[in-house]
Amino acid sequence: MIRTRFAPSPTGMMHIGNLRTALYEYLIAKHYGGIFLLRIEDTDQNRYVQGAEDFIYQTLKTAGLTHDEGPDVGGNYGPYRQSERRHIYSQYAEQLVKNGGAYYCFCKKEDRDSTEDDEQLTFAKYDRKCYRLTKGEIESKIANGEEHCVRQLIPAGAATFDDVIYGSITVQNEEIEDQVLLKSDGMPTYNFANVVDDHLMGITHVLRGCEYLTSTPKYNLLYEAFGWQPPVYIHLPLILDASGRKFSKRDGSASFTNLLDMGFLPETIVNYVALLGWSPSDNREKFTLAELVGEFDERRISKSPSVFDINKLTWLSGEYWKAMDADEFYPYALPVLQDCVKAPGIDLKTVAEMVKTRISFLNDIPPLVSFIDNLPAYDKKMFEHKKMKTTLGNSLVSLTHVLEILQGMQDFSAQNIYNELLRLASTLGAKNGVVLWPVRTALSGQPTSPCGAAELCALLGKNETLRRVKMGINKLMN
RNA sequence: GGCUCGUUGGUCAAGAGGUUAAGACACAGCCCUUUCACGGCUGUAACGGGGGUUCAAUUCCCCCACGAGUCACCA
Repeated sequence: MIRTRFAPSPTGMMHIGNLRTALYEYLIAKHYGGIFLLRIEDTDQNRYVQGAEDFIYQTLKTAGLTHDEGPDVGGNYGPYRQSERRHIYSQYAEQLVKNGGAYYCFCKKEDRDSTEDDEQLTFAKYDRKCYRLTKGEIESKIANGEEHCVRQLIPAGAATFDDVIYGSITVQNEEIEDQVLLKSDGMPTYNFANVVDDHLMGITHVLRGCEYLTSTPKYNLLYEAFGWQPPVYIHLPLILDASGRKFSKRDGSASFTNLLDMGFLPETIVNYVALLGWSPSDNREKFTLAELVGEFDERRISKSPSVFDINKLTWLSGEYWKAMDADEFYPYALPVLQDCVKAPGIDLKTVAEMVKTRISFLNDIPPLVSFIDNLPAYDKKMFEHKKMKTTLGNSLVSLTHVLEILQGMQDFSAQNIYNELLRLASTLGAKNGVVLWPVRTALSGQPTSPCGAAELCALLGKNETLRRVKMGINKLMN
């Protein structure tokens, strides 16, 4: 049984890289009928952000990535919050100290910090002096209440691990510092907690960003020290911003919530993010989450980093709206329309249908329909259109006839109006555009509108239509 | 700087030792059309460089360049 885990630290925003990691973890688990669990890595008390945990639940829920186990839903491998597992880590750390795989270190954090600033170029290797302390020295220091942490003793040699995406990676152990397992505050480091928890929680596949690639050999050393079986590693290529840099966690612009606020549907974002660093075996680009579960193949994850392209997300967003039928789309559009179309008697469902193929996000709607409530002030030059063969003169002629025809019409449906307008054009011996363009212009006051002349008439209703046509005529006569 | 990883059009990407090197976004043009969209069609545009191996390399190997990641009592 495959078990994957999403293990965020509750520090605030969920950026797009985190979301993708969670998504792939979910997809792999579900593709193979396994378990996807959530573990909260709250071992850094300094970075803890109030409410961040709820935010994580909310995000996973919105994205549709339902976890089978976690702090909120329970499970057989709990607790799922690392701060509640302290006793477990110290127990394992002690075990390691006893069998010689780790030792107490009394060095102050500050000792190290002071040498760090200037020498960015030289690797300040930890000198292991605490390892050489005698048993008596250690005991008296502890008895004195001296602050200490627990470090892993990195053996000589080399550490190798296999990654599904990147293949076999080897690092010489001398590159690796004796890593801290337990901090002096008693909390485990990520490096340690991660390994212990993944083992104890039966995690079979570990997915994470490839910023962890070079530290993974350390984790394998830990698995070795405990005699545990390491998981399958799948490191994910980075996601870069438009300027080719790694998204920083503080960069809110590519956070999930930010994109939601911009008006993207969660499923659109999930769909797009799935395609950043992974591709299906065919050319398909539009996937529901369930389809992704079916299609996902971890071997098709790519090695090279990818740039987050808001452009393509925007396109995909439009595809989602277009793929909806009128009834599906209406509930999304309705709140926006109610907010920006107040004129009485307007059929909002018709308006929704009109804008559906013209938007990338819901926020695109208001400017498209603002003319319904208020005819914008427009220049009469707008009646002139080369391709439509309209001039100020023939526009006036057209509108004058149109006014008369519309006044006499009982059936004010778009279809009927359209037929009548075309008949007028033919009577005048003019191109259709010579009649239709002036009408559309007079009714919308804009060079473009989300529908044609006849639809506009029907939408606005007879009174408003006649009023606007008259205004157009007046404008053309002055 | 050491170590690790990466490099196919502007972007996402498929691909394979022999291909006219897919497809998508963006861009441009055309068609459709009652404007704009939608839709359809066409076009511009890529294997970082140098050595090998091979009958043949963009694909395998090495070197270089470039980019990125990492080198915390952060995750």
